[in-house]
Amino acid sequence: MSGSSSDGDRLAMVVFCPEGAGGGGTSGSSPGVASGRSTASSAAPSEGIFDVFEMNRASHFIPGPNQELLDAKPLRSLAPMFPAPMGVNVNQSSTPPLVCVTPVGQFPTGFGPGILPAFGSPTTFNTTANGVSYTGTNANGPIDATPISAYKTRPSGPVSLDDDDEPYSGSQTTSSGRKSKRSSGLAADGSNGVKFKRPKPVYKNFVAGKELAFLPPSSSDSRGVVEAVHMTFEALRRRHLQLDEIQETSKRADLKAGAIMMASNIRANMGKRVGAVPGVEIGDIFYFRMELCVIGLHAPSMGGIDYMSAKFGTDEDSVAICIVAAGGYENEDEDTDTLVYSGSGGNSKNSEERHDQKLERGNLALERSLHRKNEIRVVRGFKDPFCLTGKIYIYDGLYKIQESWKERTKSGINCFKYKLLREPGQPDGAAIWKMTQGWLENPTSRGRVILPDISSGAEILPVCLVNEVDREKGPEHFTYINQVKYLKPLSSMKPLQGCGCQSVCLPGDANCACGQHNGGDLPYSSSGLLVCRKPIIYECGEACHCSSNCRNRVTQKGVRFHFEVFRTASRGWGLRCWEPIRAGAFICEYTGEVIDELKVNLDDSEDDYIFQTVCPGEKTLKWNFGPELIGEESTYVSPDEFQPLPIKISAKKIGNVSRFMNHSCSPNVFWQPVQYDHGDDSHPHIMFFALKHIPPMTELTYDYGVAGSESHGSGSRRTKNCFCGSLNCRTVF
DNA sequence: GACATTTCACTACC
DNA sequence: CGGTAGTGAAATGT
Repeated sequence: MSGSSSDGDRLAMVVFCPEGAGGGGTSGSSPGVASGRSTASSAAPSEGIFDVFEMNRASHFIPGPNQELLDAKPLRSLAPMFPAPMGVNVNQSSTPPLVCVTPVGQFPTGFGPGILPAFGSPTTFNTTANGVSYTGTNANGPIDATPISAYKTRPSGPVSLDDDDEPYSGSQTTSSGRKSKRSSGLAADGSNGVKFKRPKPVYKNFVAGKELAFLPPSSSDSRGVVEAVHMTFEALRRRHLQLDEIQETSKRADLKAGAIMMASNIRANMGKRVGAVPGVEIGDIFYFRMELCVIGLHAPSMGGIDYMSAKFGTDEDSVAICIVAAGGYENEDEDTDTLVYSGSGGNSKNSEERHDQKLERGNLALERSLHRKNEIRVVRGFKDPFCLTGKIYIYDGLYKIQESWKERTKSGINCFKYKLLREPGQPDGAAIWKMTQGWLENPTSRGRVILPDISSGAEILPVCLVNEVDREKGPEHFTYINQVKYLKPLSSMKPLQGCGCQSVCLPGDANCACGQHNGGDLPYSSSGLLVCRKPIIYECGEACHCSSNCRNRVTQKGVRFHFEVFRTASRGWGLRCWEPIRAGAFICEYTGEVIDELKVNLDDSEDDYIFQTVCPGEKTLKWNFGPELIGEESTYVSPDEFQPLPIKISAKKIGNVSRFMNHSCSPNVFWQPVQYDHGDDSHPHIMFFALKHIPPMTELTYDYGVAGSESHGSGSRRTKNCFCGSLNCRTVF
């Protein structure tokens, strides 16, 4: 890392040479491989391949019969219709129309007709069609799952994503495994809908104006629903944090966001279930317990053990369904397939109140699960290396309890221990985390490296080149550059106005010109996460009096991640990262040379590396959904309103890691114009930010935009076929 | 390390 | 019995 180069000569240019030092015919040696921004026409030889766009992870969710669990409606449609039938519980009654395909070999998904969840051995209970039945509100699919306890009353807001869930007082009675006719019951019982009482914060149905169309187009897209709920939570959390930071108080923005989600019923997978949760994939990462809660992975907002009452034949038992291993005790290290989990309770601050753990509630449920041999979801918590105080949670898939025992802890109390064994055949989750953490500590331990740093020192952290797929030695020749190259020198461009803040800019400071320039709020939270998408973000620059520690200087400081340019299965080269990336985190800039928009030449049509501000898909446009929920004005820009910028950047000859980012219709990255060193708003920097939390080693993709968008007068790039494999793939881009 | 806080389960009650 | 209100438990995140 060369500190000097970043200060002085910011245009660190390095010639990238795939063959390394000795390489003769570098670029010539890999003819025909377009690399990087791979397209159907160039680098993707295989059509129709279900591309592993999240490599090494399970990007394979196929909606099963539980899909209506997530059958989501635009929120508005529900509110006024109270208590109109919600819906369409298509497979409510018996046979689900879809056969669930288990993507990973034998690995049981926990839902799907006929595929009974791999609970245990037939000796414990029989696994015939009605052998295992869980009674419940969410009765769907094979696991007729309902926690007995779920029949309680719960307060509810006006909106629900989950028509499956009965948000008002449970009008249905609970008996054995009945699939409640909730919709009809509700419709019949009109009074029911108005009887509910909301909890104290009265979040009214603020969802006026634009409907909450952050929902995926298809309600059967359970992954999409989970992501939408998750992203909404994050948007709310970021906004609340931003507001709290003005007061300089910490008010638990996570809890606030969670409360709003709860009150508004914007959640996925309500109702408990044994086994996998639709739309949640192994390896998914989270930063707050509330996130687990709103997506239906783990209900208790703090408690570590989630359990429910379930039917086993004629028996009924309270079994554990999900645990969060906070990473406090255990450390049965090295082995990522086993986990020793400590029972809950007993711990108290003052030693007087400390007591032995009792075999009740969660502990009892774990004990019962040992005998029932049911699958238990495991979420592992780790210390977040980026946020010293924070934690990162990784969903690690299904486990079963192998044994349990009692143990005396250091503090002298008796504590229950449960040893869990990971079910075989599942994709890696926490194992990837462990692996990449190892690489971060010792980068040389990363195998299969073709080149340790294709930036040759231009980036602070090396960017390695790997190929675990075929024999390609590397992308075509290009020159690595970590700054965009403008047509004119910066000095000749319109300057950016600066602020007069001493030391650092503070949120809520009405005198801060930069804050005002950004619409009143500083665009980043104190941890450097982007709060909201905007047409343009103005960072502090040279004209500002504030120091380089100012929180309004984020992207100008360059990338902070260990990137890896890797060979994809079908889309040429791609980009991924060793670290987990939080939603809103800055990733990298699109560097290259700015092309004169007036001088469109034919060569450009051959250029697969041109970036243009083409209108991206809904998922990107709706990143901010959340302000509406707290009564603020929507920041949504519809595709019709979208205004492209004239800037065009080509990374064909010169560029950085972003030239390797592939397109996806279901992206995890978005671009955002940012200004800091000049004031020409038609040619801003193009910065990439994380759309959602991105687990380590997940390919980074953004939405190249709608092809042939009329908004682009001249020089629209040609249309390409898309193989992103996402459920809402537009097929072209 | 204290503190405020959340959701859910459970019980008592009407 | 059905529904409501109140309480306790758990443990997070700042």
